[in-house]
Amino acid sequence: MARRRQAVTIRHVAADVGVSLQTVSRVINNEPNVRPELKERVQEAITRLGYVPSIAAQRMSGSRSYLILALNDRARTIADWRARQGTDWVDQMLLGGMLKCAEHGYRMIVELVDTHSDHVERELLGAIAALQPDGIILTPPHSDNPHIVRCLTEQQIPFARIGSNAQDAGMPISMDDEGSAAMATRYLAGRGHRRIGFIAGAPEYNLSGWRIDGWKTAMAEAGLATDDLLQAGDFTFASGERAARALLALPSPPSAIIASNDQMALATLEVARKAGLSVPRDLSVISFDNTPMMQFTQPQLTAIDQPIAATASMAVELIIAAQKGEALPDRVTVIPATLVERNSVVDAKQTVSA
Amino acid sequence: MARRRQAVTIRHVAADVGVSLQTVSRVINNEPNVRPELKERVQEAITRLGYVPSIAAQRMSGSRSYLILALNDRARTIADWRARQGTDWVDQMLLGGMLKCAEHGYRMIVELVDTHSDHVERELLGAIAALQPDGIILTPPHSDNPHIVRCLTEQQIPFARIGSNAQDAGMPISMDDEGSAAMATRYLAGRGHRRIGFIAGAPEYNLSGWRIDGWKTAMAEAGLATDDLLQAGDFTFASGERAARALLALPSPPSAIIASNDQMALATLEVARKAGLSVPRDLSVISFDNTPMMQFTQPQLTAIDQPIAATASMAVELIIAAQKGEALPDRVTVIPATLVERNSVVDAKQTVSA
DNA sequence: ATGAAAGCGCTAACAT
DNA sequence: ATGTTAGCGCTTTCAT
Repeated sequence: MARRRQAVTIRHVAADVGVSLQTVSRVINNEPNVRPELKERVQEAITRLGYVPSIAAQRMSGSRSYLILALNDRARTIADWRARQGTDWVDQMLLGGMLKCAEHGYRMIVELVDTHSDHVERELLGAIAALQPDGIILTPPHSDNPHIVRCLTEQQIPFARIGSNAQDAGMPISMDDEGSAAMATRYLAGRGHRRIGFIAGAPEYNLSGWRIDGWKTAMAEAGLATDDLLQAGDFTFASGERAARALLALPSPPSAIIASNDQMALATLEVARKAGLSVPRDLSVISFDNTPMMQFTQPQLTAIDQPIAATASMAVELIIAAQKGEALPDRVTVIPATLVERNSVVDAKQTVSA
Repeated sequence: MARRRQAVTIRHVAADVGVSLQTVSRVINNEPNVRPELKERVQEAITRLGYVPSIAAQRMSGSRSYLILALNDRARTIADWRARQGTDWVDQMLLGGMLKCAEHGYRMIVELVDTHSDHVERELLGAIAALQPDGIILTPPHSDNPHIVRCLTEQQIPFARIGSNAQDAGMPISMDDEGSAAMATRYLAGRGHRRIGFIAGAPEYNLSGWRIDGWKTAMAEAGLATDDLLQAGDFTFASGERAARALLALPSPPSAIIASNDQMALATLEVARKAGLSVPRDLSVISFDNTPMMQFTQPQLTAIDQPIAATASMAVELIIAAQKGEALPDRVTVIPATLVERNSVVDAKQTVSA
């Protein structure tokens, strides 16, 4: 390969305008102490020559790298990609995060890391050493991984923690899991449902617990019992099947079920169908996440939409603000989720006991 | 922000082992002229100290940047992400490309570029100047964009052209659009279909033409007429609706339709349903792309699966090989597509004219 | 087989 | 307000 050098460097621009490198550098970085007239001439030359700073060189001289790392769980991400079931978490991260990065001249790099390995830190430090990112976005379940959090804190790299409430380090951003679970529950209670089952997510995700909390809170508010209506799950279809079967086998089965993610909602649909129950006539279902396939199921599923793009965008904004030393929120940033109404919920039937 | 310096540099390693920087550099880059014994000691120190080279510094000194850019069409990619209809092109690119990159210590950066703007070159040169990537992956419709191709050729950057047959520059990789369209057509003809309609893709994509060619070839082979059976489309749902309506309004309507992508196949399903036709009983449908939602439609659609991940993986391999100066294929690399059988195709009914 | 010196493009620190 | 100097971490080129 031909050795490739920068076609146009800061030197060319400086020579063209007849000023020092430093002056050009000041213009590039929008720093003070350049006369407006000069600044304009420099900018004109930059545009005319098509000069773009090399981020490698910028990084080398101790400045920013203009790189933000989005860390995702390796196993789960790859499994989702391979399964091709329309999980669009990464896409929404790119939509929100990458576009916001572009606005500020940053790039976003997706990086996969094993949560469970004992060498998380090694992997992470390697990526940091190689890329020298200006900030890191943590996604569940990394957001509350103590090894990762400690590592980044020590490195003094600004990091956002998506789906976290922690206040100890980094910048937590929540999609209001508790609130939205409560919202779904109230919605069903408002439609007359008294027995509302809940299928939980994997316990290693803190948000699984918050969703349960939201459900319990709203059930209590409505004066409804939760006793046997909570079933464990781990976000997989299989776990959803088990949980749905258990709920429907109850002496007094629920008339509505909230599943902590789409895969488990799909499983619920399938279990209901096999049990000869019609959704929503015999069973109402609300799902969490609202991945694309929710529009294609029979019936289309009413779902809590996770605002992933908005959250990723906020994460980038916080990181860039932190980088600039701007004031940061002193507590968790909440991006509210919304309930997307489709066709999987109807009013509860009047029952004899009502 | 705290000024962040590399924690462990090549200097630390060199000092630790008691050799020159150059020797460590040789070990890192797997270059000759280091005694095995020394090499081993250096490697041990690297591991022990947790040293990872800074790609910025590597790039600065005229070596590789270990960055590969995946260029996608801005408007269409963003539209797909926003629509959330399960198009997983970018995911599959990451699955194939990014994992292959990781094997070789590279990173993949997704970059969006406007095909239609007159400043494609400016955008592209800007990204190149900023990141100094070692290679670029072009996706349709960029793969055959003459401005982009000329620009990259001048820059002497190795680039792969996904979905291209061109032999003039770069490394074309085809998913065998013509062959797979023919395969779908033969499959239907083998099931007794005589009137097989075809809905074309956007003409700005060369692959749209190849798919038409494949259909025509296979139709001719089977001795079938194509006269009024070709309808224009542009990959949108709306265009699919128009095309399907036109085909079904024919004096002698087709008993099977091949749509050049999933959205148009979905539209065909919808048009058929509204016309009171049952798929597959009254109309067989085959789709192109096989995005995730094809599993969730009613009926599930038989589709030509585009091997995007395998293609992206190959693109990365070719770029890295080119970088190393290794021998490259002298013609287009073909990654074969497959036909995924589901429930949208049945044998043609016996007709009077048969 | 190994090392020393020079420099990549840029910015921080320090002049002026 | 502007310029000068030094150096980031690494690989090249050129010694030895």
